[in-house]
Amino acid sequence: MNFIKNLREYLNPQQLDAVFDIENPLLVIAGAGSGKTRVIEFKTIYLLETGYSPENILLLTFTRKAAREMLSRASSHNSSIKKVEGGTFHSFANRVLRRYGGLIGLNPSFTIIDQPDQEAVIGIIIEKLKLKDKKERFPKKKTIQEIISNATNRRISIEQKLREDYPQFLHLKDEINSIRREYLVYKSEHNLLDYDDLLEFLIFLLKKEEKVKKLLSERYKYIMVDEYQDTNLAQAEIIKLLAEEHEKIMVVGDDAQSIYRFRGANHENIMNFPKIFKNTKIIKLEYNYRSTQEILNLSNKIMKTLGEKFEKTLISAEKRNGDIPELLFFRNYDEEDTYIADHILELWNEGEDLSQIAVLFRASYLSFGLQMELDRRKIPYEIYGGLKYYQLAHIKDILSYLRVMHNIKDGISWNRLLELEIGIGEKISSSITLNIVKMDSISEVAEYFKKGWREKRADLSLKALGELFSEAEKLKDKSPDNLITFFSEKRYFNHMKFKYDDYPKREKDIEVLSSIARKYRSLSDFLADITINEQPLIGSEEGDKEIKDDKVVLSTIHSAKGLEWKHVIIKGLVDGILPSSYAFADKEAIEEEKRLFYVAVTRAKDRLTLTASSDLNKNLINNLSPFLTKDILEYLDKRAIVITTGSEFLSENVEGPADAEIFFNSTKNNLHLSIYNFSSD
DNA sequence: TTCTCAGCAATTTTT
DNA sequence: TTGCTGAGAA
Repeated sequence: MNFIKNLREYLNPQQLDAVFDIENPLLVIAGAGSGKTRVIEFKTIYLLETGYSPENILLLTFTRKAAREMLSRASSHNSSIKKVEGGTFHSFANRVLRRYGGLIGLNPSFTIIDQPDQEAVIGIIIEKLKLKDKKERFPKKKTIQEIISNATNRRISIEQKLREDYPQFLHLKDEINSIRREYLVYKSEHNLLDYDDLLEFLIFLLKKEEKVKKLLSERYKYIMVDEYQDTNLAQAEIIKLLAEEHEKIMVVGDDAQSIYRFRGANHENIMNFPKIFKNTKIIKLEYNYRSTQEILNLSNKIMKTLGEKFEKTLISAEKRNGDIPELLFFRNYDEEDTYIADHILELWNEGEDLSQIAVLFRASYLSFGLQMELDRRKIPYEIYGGLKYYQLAHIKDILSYLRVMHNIKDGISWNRLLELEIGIGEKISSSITLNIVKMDSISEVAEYFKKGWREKRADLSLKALGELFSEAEKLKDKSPDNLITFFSEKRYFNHMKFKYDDYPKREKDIEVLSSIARKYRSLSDFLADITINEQPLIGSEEGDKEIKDDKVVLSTIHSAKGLEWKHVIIKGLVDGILPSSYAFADKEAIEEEKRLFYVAVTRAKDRLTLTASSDLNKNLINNLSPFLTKDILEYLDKRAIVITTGSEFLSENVEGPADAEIFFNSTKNNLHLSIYNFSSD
C-alpha cells in the first residue's frame, strides 16, 4: 500500500488519472515516450492492490516482445504480476480456441499455418483449378494470398481490394473468389487455421456461444490493450465482445504511430472507441520522458506534417537538452555503412554500452552490408525483425515431421516431407497426401507407406518412410525435442547433407530448435508458439545471460516499436526506401511511411543520427527522402558531409542552416552529385 | 514424372 | 542473393 501512496511522486496528473480510474472505459492517447508502459505497469499493481487477482486481468499487446517486456518490468515491483494473463491477440485466440473451439466444430489439434504455408496451399489450389493460362499473366500465389488476407482483415470484398491495389487483375475477380472458397475448404479438410482464422473463429465463437462469452468476461474482469492504433477491425470486435458486459477496459494508443495498415490495421479504431463504449474518458499523455528537447523538436516537426486527428505536442518532461540531430549524406551504401560502424566504435570508445546503440532501417535487406561491416570489425550485434528463424527452409522441413505427428491431416507438411524423398515430386506427393487425409492414425499411414509405390525410386523412399513413422508412433507422447532428434538423425540429416552445402551451419540451427523445444512438454504448445511467436534469426535462446550481452541492435523500424535506446542511427533516408517505392501510388501508404519515420525518430533518448547515400556505384542517383522537408533540413545539423573520391578524402563541412537549394549541387573531380530540389515538396 | 541447370527477375513491414 | 520458370535429360 505504501507503494501506491508514493505513486504521486512517480507519475504526472494525467498518468495518475489513467491509473486510478477503474470505473470508466479509458482511451489513453499516449504520445511517444510518454510513459504509457509505466501507466499499464502501475495500473496493474493498483488493480492487484484493490482486490483483483492476477488471473482476472488480461493484457493484450501487439507483439510478444512488448508483452514480455512489460510484465518483466512490472514484476520487479510485485511478483504476482507474472501471473497476469497476457500476450498477442493471436496467442490469446489460440488458447481460447484450443479449449472451446469444439463448440463450433473445430478440431482442437488444428495446426496454425504461416504465410509461406498459406502460399503453398494457394499454389495447390491454382494448380487444381487449372487457372494458369499460358497466354495471360496470372498473379503469383504470393499476390493472391496477400489479396485474400488483406480483404479478410479489412472486411472488404476481393473486388474492392483489386480495384484499390491491383486494377490490372480486376477481370480475374471471379477466379480469385473461387480460389478463396477452395482455400477455405482446403483448410477445413486439413484441419488448418491461418492467422486471420484465429481471430475470425474467436469472434464466431464469442458470438455464437453466449456461455463462452460470459465465462470469459467473468474471468477477465479488467482488460488492457496496448498499441490500440495497430488493431484491425477483427481485433476491435474481439475487444468489444470481451468487454461490453463490464466495460472495465483501458486501451492505449498513439494514432501517430500506426504502422500496420498493410496488415489491415485501422487507425480509425481509435476514433471509434468512444462510440463503442459510451462512457469513455479520453486521457492524453503529452509529457515525454524519453528524449531530449532537440529530438522532440524534430519529432514535432514530423508530426506537424502528418494528417492525424488527435492534436498533440510532445514536451520534454525533464527539460533535457542535447545535440541537434545530425544528417549525413554519403556517396554510396558502403561509405554509409563504414561511417555507421565508425560511429558505433566511437561511442564505444567514449564508454557507451553497445546495447544502448541501435541502427534502424526500413527493410531488413538494408542491414546486410552493415552486418558484413560489423562482422569484419568484430562488433557484436543482434537483429530484430526480418527473416524469422522458423521460416528457414531446414527448420520448416524438420517441423513438418512434427506437424504431421500432431495433426495427421496437415497436407502441407505431408507434401513438404514427401517431396524431400528421392523419386517423389509434386505429382506423387499430392496423390499420396490425398489418401492420407482420409486416415485417422499415424500407424495407418505407416502401413499405407509400407505398401510402396509402382515406381521404383519412389517405392524405396516410401517404404523407408513407412518404417520411420512406425517407429515414431511410439515416441508420440514424448516431449517435442525427442521427436526432433529422432527425425533428424533417422532421416532428415541425410536429406540435408545432400541438399545444402552449408550443412554444418544448418545442423546447428536444428540444435537450437531442439533446445527451444526442450522447454515444452506438449507438441501442440510448441508448434503453436513457434508459429505465433516470433523467434529471432540470430542470437540463441540460451536464457537471460545471452540476451543481456552487450550488443548493438540492428532493427527494422517496425520491430523497434515500443523500444528505446540512448543512441539511434536511422539509415537509408532516401526517396524509394523511406518512403518505400511501393507506397508511391497511394496517398494513405505515404502517410504510413511518414508515421514510420516518426516512430523511428522517437526511439532516441540522447542522440540521433540520420544517414543517406546516393548510390553512385550502380550509377543510380538517389534523392534524399522527401520527408526531410526544407523546414526539417534547416533544423538538422548537417555538419559533416563526407565526399570521397577514390582513396582521396574530401570533406565538405556545411555548418549551420545550409542553403538547401544548392545543398549537394556541385561537380567535383568528375564526381557527379545529386541535385536536390526542396521547393517541390 | 522427377531432377537439374541456365537465365532472368526482383528484392517491405508482421501475426 | 535467392526464387522462379522453362527446357531438356534421366
